[in-house]
Amino acid sequence: MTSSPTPTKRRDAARTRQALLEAARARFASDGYAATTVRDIADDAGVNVALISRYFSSKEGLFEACLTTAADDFHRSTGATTLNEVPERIAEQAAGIDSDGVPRYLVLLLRSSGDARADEIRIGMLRTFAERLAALAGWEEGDDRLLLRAQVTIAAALGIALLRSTTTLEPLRSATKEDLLSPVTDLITAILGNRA
Amino acid sequence: MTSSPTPTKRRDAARTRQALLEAARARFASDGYAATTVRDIADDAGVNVALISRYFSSKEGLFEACLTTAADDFHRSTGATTLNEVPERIAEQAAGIDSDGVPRYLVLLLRSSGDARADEIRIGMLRTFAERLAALAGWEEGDDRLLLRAQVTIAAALGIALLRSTTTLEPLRSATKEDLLSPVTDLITAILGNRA
DNA sequence: CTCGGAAGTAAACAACTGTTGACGTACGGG
DNA sequence: CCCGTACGTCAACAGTTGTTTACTTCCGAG
Repeated sequence: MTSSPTPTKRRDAARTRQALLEAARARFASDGYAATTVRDIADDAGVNVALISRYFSSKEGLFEACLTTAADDFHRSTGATTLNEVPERIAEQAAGIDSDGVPRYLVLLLRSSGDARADEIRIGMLRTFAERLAALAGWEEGDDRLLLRAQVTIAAALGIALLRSTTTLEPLRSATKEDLLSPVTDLITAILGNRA
Repeated sequence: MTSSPTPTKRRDAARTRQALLEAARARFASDGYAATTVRDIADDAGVNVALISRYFSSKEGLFEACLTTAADDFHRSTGATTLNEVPERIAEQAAGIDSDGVPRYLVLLLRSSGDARADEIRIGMLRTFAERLAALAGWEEGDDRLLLRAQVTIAAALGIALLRSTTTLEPLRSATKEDLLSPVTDLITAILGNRA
């Protein structure tokens, strides 16, 4: 073999930082904050525990960093343009939870660490998410009725994602994006669709 | 005052057991399993920590007991008869989360301890809940399509309950039962209502 | 009254948690 | 080639966790 077993075993702060971040996001999303130990994360990332404190100051700091990157992913992957596209987006986000592990940021939104600052980030994401969704449905500031409906929609999506990722409830667990599309579409158009 | 400050300070195993159970349900629901310590529970109940091990063998045992009593509450309070009543039931369950703390069993359904047996109980509750709901919509065994829709409905309800109880997201947080009734009704009738 | 057992308490335990400081070691500019 | 410095490891720390053991206190049957 010409390539070494691990392509990059060389020292690279940015790379190990990233490895820690990804391992942490996976653990925090699937097990929650309190049930995840820093040694679990370090082992998953294949590095030493002490590096968590070095790069992120603390476990809380690492969690905040996870939320921040999750917010970035979220802003990047939810550039939905029209209300019609929303159901498909949500369906594929909720469906993809356990495949490539892509949208773990969804479940992270429901994981609290008890830390005030982390919770602010979390709620901030939820708030902008809701306002963006409401805007697609014709929301203008002050209309609490429609904003509530957007938040209910998000709560529903998060509930689906969480239930799929933390239980073995069938057929929900194994439902594909196509399976979810129909009920999710009905759900969203009913809540946000053409209002009277 | 004729009555003593604490009406029953006398030794009563059944009563302290019950106090532990209620304190545990509140803590587990609001903080999750891992973030809750047995000393927290014991202090809330006003008894000694050792009694948890005595009455429930372990912290896991206490959690299982919480799930069991939650299942009872759930069976008692979800005796919905017709599909038309379902939205109002769900709305008031999801709305009442933080008032009298009545339906904490809802949030418990989303709290995992990592223990296999406890998870079986949890998923069993979800399964029967879904099947009962699906039955109201005309489900017959083998119809995975409708069962999935029932599970999506439950996931949505749990998501609303969890978001309300673990964040300060407004206006969702302060929404009353009446506020929730309209979107929840739309949601349920859209997913479970008269199907084509 | 009394005494056996149940109810409750206090203290200690081993294991585990997050965090830190001192210590190696590889990398790359000189 | 060399060596400072950033990267990584190791081992220990203080505190907390769930659990157990020995002990005290209360109640009520005999």
